[in-house]
Parts: sequence; C-alpha cells; structure tokens
Amino acid sequence: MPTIQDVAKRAGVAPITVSRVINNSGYASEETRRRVEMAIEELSYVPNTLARGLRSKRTNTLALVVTDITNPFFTLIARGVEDAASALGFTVIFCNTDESEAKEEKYINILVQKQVDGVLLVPAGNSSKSANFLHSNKVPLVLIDRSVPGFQTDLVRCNSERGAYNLVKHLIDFGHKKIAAITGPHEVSTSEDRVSGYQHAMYEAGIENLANVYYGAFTQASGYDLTNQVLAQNPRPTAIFGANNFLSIGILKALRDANLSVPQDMSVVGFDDLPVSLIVDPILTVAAQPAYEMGQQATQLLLKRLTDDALERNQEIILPTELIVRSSSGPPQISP
Amino acid sequence: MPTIQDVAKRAGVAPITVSRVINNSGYASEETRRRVEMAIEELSYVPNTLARGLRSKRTNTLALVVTDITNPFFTLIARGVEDAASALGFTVIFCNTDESEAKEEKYINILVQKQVDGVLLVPAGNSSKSANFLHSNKVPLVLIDRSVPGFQTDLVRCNSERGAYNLVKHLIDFGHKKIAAITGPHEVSTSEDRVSGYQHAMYEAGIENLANVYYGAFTQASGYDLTNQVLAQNPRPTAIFGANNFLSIGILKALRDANLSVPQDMSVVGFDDLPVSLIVDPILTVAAQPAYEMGQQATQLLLKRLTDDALERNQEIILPTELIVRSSSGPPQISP
DNA sequence: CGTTGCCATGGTAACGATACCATACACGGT
DNA sequence: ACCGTGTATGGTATCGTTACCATGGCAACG
Repeated sequence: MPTIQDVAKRAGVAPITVSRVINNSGYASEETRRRVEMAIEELSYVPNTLARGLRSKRTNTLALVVTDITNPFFTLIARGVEDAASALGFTVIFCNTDESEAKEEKYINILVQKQVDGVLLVPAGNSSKSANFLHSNKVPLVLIDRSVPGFQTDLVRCNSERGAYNLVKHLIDFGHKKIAAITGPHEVSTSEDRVSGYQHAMYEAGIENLANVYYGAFTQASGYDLTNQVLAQNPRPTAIFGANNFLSIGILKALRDANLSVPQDMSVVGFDDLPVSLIVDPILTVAAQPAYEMGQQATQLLLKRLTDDALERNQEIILPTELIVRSSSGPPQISP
Repeated sequence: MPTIQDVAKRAGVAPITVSRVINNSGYASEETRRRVEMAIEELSYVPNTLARGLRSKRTNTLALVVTDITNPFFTLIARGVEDAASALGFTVIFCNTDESEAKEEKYINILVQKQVDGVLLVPAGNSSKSANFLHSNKVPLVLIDRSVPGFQTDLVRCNSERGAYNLVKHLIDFGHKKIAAITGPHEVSTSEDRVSGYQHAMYEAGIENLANVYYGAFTQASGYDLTNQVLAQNPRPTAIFGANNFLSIGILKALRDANLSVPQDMSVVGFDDLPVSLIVDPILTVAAQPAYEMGQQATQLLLKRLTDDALERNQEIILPTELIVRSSSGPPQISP
C-alpha cells in the first residue's frame, strides 16, 4: 500500500506538505494542492489512521457502550449518536454489554487501548469501576440514560421519575387504586427512579399503602414471570405499570395467556415506545423517551467537551418523556 | 500515560520482553513474567493498540456493515458477529448504511483507513465499488445476506428462493390462486431471489399467469403503500407474500386499516421472524432466517481466511430457512 | 568435549504519520 | 533600505510498539 512518502515523491513535494493538503491544515498553493491530489488519486493512496493517531493523539473515534443492542430504545440512541458523530467527522465503535458489568469492563479496557477520544456509556450496574478507569486514563465520558452512584460526570437522561408519575397518575385518574409496578434490577438508576415516580403518584393519591413493586430484569421473560406473580394476588390489581418496553411485552403476553383482556380486565401502561416499523397495532399507553435525541445530545456534549476545556463540568441534561395514551388503559371494572 | 518503556524500566527488563509477556509470544521465565505483570499493575499500564497495529500490521478489529441496524434481523446478525469475534479476541466496528451506496462507500473507506483486518458486508445495492475497493486494498471481505452481481467473494446467506417457494407453496396448498408478492428494490439480490421463489411456486402450480409482484423498499411504509395498491385490484388477491419483516408489518397495518381480517379476508405470509421480546401476539406465518448463525458463520469464515492462506476461495455458505406456520395464513374465503 | 537446540533476553530499526521549528520569498508600509 | 506579516514549503524528531536479528547460557547428545 502506498504511503504518504510515495505520494510526496510523486507530487514532488515533502510528506508534510501532503499531510497539509489532506488535512487542510497550514498553507498550500493551488498548484501544489492540485499536484498532490492528483498523486493521491493515481496511487489510490489511503491515509493510515493508526500512524496518524499515534502521532497526533487523536483518533476521531468515539465509542458507544450500551447494555442491549437488540432493544429498539438503544438502537435508536445508537442512530442518534452515529448521526451526530459522523456529522462532525467522527466514527463510532458500538459495544454491547448484555447488562454484564464484567463485559462492560472488558470493553472499556479495549476502548482505552484503542485510544478512543471519548466514550458514551449506558452503565450496566451501579459500579463506578468503568467510569473511574476512563477517568484515570483521561478519556472523557458522557453517561446516557442511567447514572452511576457516587460518580460525577456528564449525563444525558430522561426524567424517569416524572414519566412514571404521569403514567401512574393517568391510571389513578381512571379510578385505579390497586396498581402493580414491574421494574428492572435494583442496581439500575432508571429502574429505581421509575419506582419513585410510581410511589410518588400513589402517595399523592393517598394509596401508597397498597403499593406493590416487583423487581426483576429488563426483559420480556421477566415481565411475563412477574405478571404471573401479580395475578396470583387476591384481590388482584386492576392495573400494571411496566418500567420498560420488554417488560410491557412480557406483561401483555402473560395477560393474554391468562385470558385477561386489556384494558377491561387489566389496564397496562409502560415505559418506552416501540418504533412503528415493529408493531402492527399500537395499543400500549406509554411514556415515550426521545431516544434518538438522547443519543444526539449526548454526542454533541461529548464532542464539545473534547475541544472546549472551559466547558462547565458534570452537566446533566434531562429530557422530558411524552405521555402517549392509547387503548391499553381504561377505567377499572366495576365489579370484579 | 505510561508506555511499555516505563513498564520495562520498572521491571528491570527490555521493552521487548514486556511485549513478550503481554502477548504471550516468545519465551519469558516465570520470574520475569511475574515482575513484568507486577510493574504493569503498579503503573496501570494500558497498551497502545495504535502503535501495535502500526508496527504489526494487524489490528484485531473487524467491521460489520449493515443496511439497517434498526431491523432486528440485522441486530441479530450483529450479535452473532460480535460473539464469534470476541471469542477469538477480535473487536467489531459496526456501521450502518441506511441502504445508501454513498454511505457504504464512505464507511468502507474509513474502515480501510482504520486498517481493519477484515470486513463483513451487507451490500446496499448492486454496485461492486465497495467490494473492489476492499479487494484492491487487500482487505478480506465476506458478504452477508446479499450477493453483489459480478463480484466473486465469500458469501453467507440464506436460501431465499427456497424460503419464498415454501411460503407460497403453503398458500397454494390452502387453495390460494391469486397471490400478490410485495418485495424490496430490484437491486437487492434477496429481493429478487424471493420473487424467483414465488414465481417458481406459482409456475409449478400452473398459475403463473396470475402472478403479480410489487417492488418497493424494505420498509414498513412501503409495505403499507403497496398493499393498498394490491387491494385496489379487482378481483383482489386472497393472499399476500411479504418479502421481509418490515414489509409484513406494513401489510398487516394496511389490512387492518382497510378493515380486512387476517386470514379470513386475506392470508399473509412473510420473510424473517421477529424476536419474542418484541411481539405480543405472533400470528405471522414466516420463513425464519437463522440470523444469529449467519453472523457467526460469516465471522468464523472471515477469521479463518485471515490466518489460512490455503483456504478455498469464494466460499458460499447457504443456510436453510425455517417455515413457521401460524395463524395469519388459512384457506381463501369461498365466496368473495 | 564440541555440537546442537532450546530457553531467555536484548539492541536496533522501522511502521506511517504529524508536531515543531526553521527557512525563504513576496509585498506593503515607513 | 528595513521591518513585519502572510504565504509556502521543508527537515528532523518522535509517537509506542513489535519485527528481525543477535547473543549467551545451559542441558542433552553422540
């Protein structure tokens, strides 16, 4: 493969001049520029970013580490990140941790080795090990969606507490009193925040003593299992709040298998909307998060941080959720 | 940040010895190994893969270029690739082309610059420009899902022709005669292969003169629009075959909006299954592709190609689809 | 006891680019 | 004539690592 030396020789200039033309840095006469570009064309020269990065200490590469790339919420974030990054000439490396802290640490290590310029992270648990490691290696970090207890850094997330509050309030306004909440792991901030929002709404309505919360994983299977536990209650709740999209689907499945109709026998509300391309019949009342915008904003913040040292530290950008009322929620049945 | 020199100094050895310990290459006594590892630990040394790659000409990085990361089919492939690659110590860079050849070329160029060891590509169109570029830069390439006309290389795909044939045969066995096919762009091999399978089944049943095929994009919106065109026919078809998952969802939406029930008023069969975590009520009869395995096998083939020069060129691995019969297909109504 | 071969380690150069500094010319102002 | 400034270009060192070659010790072997 030709190197910058070969191009320089062919164009009759010094390598550094070729570098200037390629990167549009420093001066270069029209004539030289033309000759260099011609040589590049003729030799099919492709710059070596490894050498470039080694010398310049900048790779023009970011990394996005998410917990589950099969979740449309995260693929949307990925799209937002991707678009914002490539608009400014950055490439993105995507990593998937499967909600495992071990995998997360492994990836973070690899990313530091690869000298990425910055990292966008959806933390898998409540350990600050990854964040600390990045920090001690001076790699800028922006958290997305979830916070890490005891670690201060930039963060872009949604108002989970408020979103959950709105959903549960919506149920309470319908007259529901016994409302179950099905959420993810204790260790994940969004999981807890949504429970807080739920409890807040219940408390405000003076029915907090009836609260019941089920913790599990952010998966369809977990939603299914926990719903069956909910259904075993006597008297059973008249509504269920699912704290993420996969949970909601598990909930709906369990209800269908129990021959309960929604919303007559049970109202269901959930967090995160599913894209139109994936769902035939949108019935679920949800608090929709602007996932794409989250990715975009997080990326823009990170890129700003790379160039602007004076930028205020530990910014927290909190986006609102949107309450979308559909047919999965309605008044409770009069007589059970 | 500490370098291999610093580690070497601290451990009282030469840099090259540290390199040997890190990479488990060459000899190193137990004692030296211990001292080096201790020094690495104490300094929190992290190797610089840019320098490593520059010198060794190997980056231990692959790239996967897909056309639409929001499609679960491709996210599943991505998972397969990821798992197979990381099992052998390779990292994967994911790229998304949005079915645009321009974006594809841009990414391929960046990937060559980044010196990736190999590329897995789902081509966006029928141009061989990307493939040629990789070839001329000596970057091994394995195509996934789709072929590129006029370019020979390794390829891992499903038997689209056969999958489509099975689906349409299934409809014909129910007694359907007027069956519409809704597919993607002309330029995409899977799009055409599935039409071939459809035509094959129709021809075999002696009803090819009734064939009607609609080309569009592999999107839900396109499925929706084309279905409305299908419904405008008089007499209208009794069954529709959708050539990918998004199309099928668009088809079902259009039918619902037209107040037609499935399968009574219209049978629907489609390509690609949706993951259980995304769908409450699986009704669609489909030809399911083993997406995860496709990703895995493609990656394993690529990695084998990197080390084994003698490996037979231009291998084509064709995986079978699985016919999953559900409730969206049934016999046609007797009297329309 | 010399030779062979394995083990253990190091010296030096090179990978391909850019940072940094230096040089040189042209031109306008004083 | 001198200086300053903007333009244009080049020389050299260097980023952090590994390839390549070299060296020496020691055990085994005939």
